[in-house]
Amino acid sequence: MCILCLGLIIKMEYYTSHVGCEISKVPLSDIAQRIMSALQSIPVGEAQTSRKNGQSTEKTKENKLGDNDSHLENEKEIHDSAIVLLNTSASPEKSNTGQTVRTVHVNKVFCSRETKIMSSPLPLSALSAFVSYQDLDLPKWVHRERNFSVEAKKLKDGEKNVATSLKRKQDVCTYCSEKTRKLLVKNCTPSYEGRSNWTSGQAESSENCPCDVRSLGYEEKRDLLATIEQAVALITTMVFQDGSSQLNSEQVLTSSVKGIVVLVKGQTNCLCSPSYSSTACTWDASNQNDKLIYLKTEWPSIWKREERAHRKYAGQILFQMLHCKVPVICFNAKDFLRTLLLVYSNEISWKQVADSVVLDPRIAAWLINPSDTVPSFECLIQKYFEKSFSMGKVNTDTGSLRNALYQNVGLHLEKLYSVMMDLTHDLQVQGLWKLFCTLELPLIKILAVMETHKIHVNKQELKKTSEILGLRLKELEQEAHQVAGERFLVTSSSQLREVLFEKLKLHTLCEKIPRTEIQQVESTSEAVLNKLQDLHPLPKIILEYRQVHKIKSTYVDGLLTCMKKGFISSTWNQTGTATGRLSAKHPNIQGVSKHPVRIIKKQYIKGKEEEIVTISPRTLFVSNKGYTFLAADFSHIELRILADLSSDPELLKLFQEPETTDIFTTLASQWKGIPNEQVKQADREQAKRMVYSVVYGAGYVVSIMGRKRPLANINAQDYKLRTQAERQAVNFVVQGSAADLCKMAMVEIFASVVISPTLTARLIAQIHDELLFEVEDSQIQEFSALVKRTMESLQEATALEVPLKVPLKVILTAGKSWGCMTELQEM
DNA sequence: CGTAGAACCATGTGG
DNA sequence: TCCACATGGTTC
Repeated sequence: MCILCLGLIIKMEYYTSHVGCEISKVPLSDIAQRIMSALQSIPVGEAQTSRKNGQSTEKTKENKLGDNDSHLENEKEIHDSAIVLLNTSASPEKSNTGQTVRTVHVNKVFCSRETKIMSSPLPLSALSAFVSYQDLDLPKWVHRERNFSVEAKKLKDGEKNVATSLKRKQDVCTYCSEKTRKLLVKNCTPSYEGRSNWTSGQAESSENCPCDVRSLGYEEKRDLLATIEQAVALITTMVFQDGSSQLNSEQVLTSSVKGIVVLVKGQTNCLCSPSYSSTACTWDASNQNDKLIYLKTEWPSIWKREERAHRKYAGQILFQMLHCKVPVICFNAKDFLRTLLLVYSNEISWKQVADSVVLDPRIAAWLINPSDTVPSFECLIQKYFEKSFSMGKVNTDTGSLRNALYQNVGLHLEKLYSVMMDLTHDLQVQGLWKLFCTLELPLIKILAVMETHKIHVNKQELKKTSEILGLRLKELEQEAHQVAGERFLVTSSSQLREVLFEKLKLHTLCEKIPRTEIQQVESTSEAVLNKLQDLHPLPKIILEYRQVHKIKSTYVDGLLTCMKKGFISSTWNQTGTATGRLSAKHPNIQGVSKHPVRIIKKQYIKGKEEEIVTISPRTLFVSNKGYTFLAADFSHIELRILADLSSDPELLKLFQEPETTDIFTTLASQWKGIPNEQVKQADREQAKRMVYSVVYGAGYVVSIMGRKRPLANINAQDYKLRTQAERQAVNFVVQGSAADLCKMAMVEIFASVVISPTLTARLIAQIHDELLFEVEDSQIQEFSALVKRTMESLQEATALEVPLKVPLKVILTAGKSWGCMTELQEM
């Protein structure tokens, strides 16, 4: 039997030991065996016993990835490149050429996927417009335009045999690409010949100081709108009460938005070199055709006629900016768009921001270096600007940047423009341009729209459960003190450690207690307490206390603090992860408990009766009146992708069969030896975690007497050493691909809803493989069909060999809350 | 002396 | 015992 199988059995024992469930006598189930055998041929860092069937797998891969020679050749190659991958990501520097060659191998699996996407028919064929950019060298800017028109023509021709709905969708993409094109073309002709100086104190008096649009006359206002229409680029930022802008303040919390500054870069005839060195050390940033305008966004007296007029005009300008032919550049574009949607809620609707294109340098920088999850403007300047250009007399140390008032904003916007150009270049060189344009860029506005949507929360229920939980916690605390024989802080792990190991000395009655990673002290984790619970009553009490406390503090009280007038709205972070997933906070809607938890509630009012109440945090989110939550989630998406990437016949077969039940449930039922229907959520969860653990390289080898040793320590001569780098590499490819897929679904569905004249469905949340919508009751059927269509097109576009199973769920009409979903019946 | 912040731990989510 | 997150709490 293979090592991993043995490892799995060990793991099962580990789990069952504290579940109190007898392990099945059957060594391994059918499905488990198939998964295990499939795992032996994972492309990167695969199992040690893969030699026997390794060859056939290689062959399959060869055929699949095409004729190119540069892909995975043998295990050695794979292994080396996996290591290099980590080294590269650990280093903030751009990889040198030598490294790049090596890293390509690991990413090859992923790259091949991209190739498929690009060559796929629809609906993503619009992406082909970007292909020409990728293959060109930077200096050949001029040829780009010509090249593009060829591509654009191809694109148009290709449209003919497409369904109309998809056609329109495609236009959205094409529009995006055209804007991007303008940006690129412009990049070759930076307009540095102007001699106005932003920095020498003239900012106040010269024509370059921010022009407050309120001071303009009718003619001037009209001219300004025309100028924006003709602009070559628009760079913008919000300015806050304290004078800081988006470029130098990390969080907006401290101060509210005062206005918006826009740098309008005008036409220029100059075709000078884009090289920065030619401009020497004096930063003559602005062209005479450039304009810096200021829009006030606060109106102390909204009832005054002039104020209303100004507001209206500012709204016009912003509207025009968003629908301009050229892209807008903004650092933290999502915040900008969200603020626009809030401040100009009457003038600009969420569907109207949909066809805007806002480039965000922060996201570009993150794509280039995903381990830097919060690249700041200062750092970008350091990296992409000052290295090639001496700033001369301009003072840019962080102190002055922080205190900069708005006359510096113009200068900063100029720099931001240059940085964006450099980032664009880097994105193209590194093959990230298409990803940037088709996934991350559209996501900005989607997230901005999501953040403006309010989710209703059942506040009364929340407060009620908070009280119940509070009472239960008090009881548990008292019990804990009683059995411990002293008062101590139950929530403190260090005090608990003292009680358990120094006072009660429970570690002497038990096998070795695992230590914490950093401090190397006895752990008081769930696993340890589970082991100790037969020796003393305290651990059990602590376990329940912790569970209840977590629920109360995070999901109940935590949710209450996030609420504003009965609503919540998560903040989405697009650059928060190294794998490309999204993350959410305030509240972290992705982390809200899926499964209900049972609490014993003791009532002392009428004697000693006990009652069990179940709390399901997701049911606390309630849809608006006349609306219904609808969830669409990919099933086992990571495993399906793994199957596809590894081209493993067994794993592929597993998913290609018309799967009726959840595979983790099936696995759990076979392990426990119980019928499918009797599998509990907890069982399924365990099965799932075990599979993933094994997939990503956990596990042990054992001797016949049960002596065990971690896989990582296997003799490296015969078997590959499973390092963390390898596991990260595998995880990144699989998790990242799943994230891409889900983001694609978001973008596609959003685009479809926007072009639909009737659909009003809103995206509420993304929980990694699940999309949660709020849909008008009457539109459920129509929208479900749309989602289904989109997912099918995704299947084609990605050319996955495994079918993407997408169950749709709607909530029961009675509940209207997230959490009590039921599978949507076939229409 | 009180508090702001970093480090650490534990626990939940997702795959 | 895998990877990726956010959060709340204590301790220093």
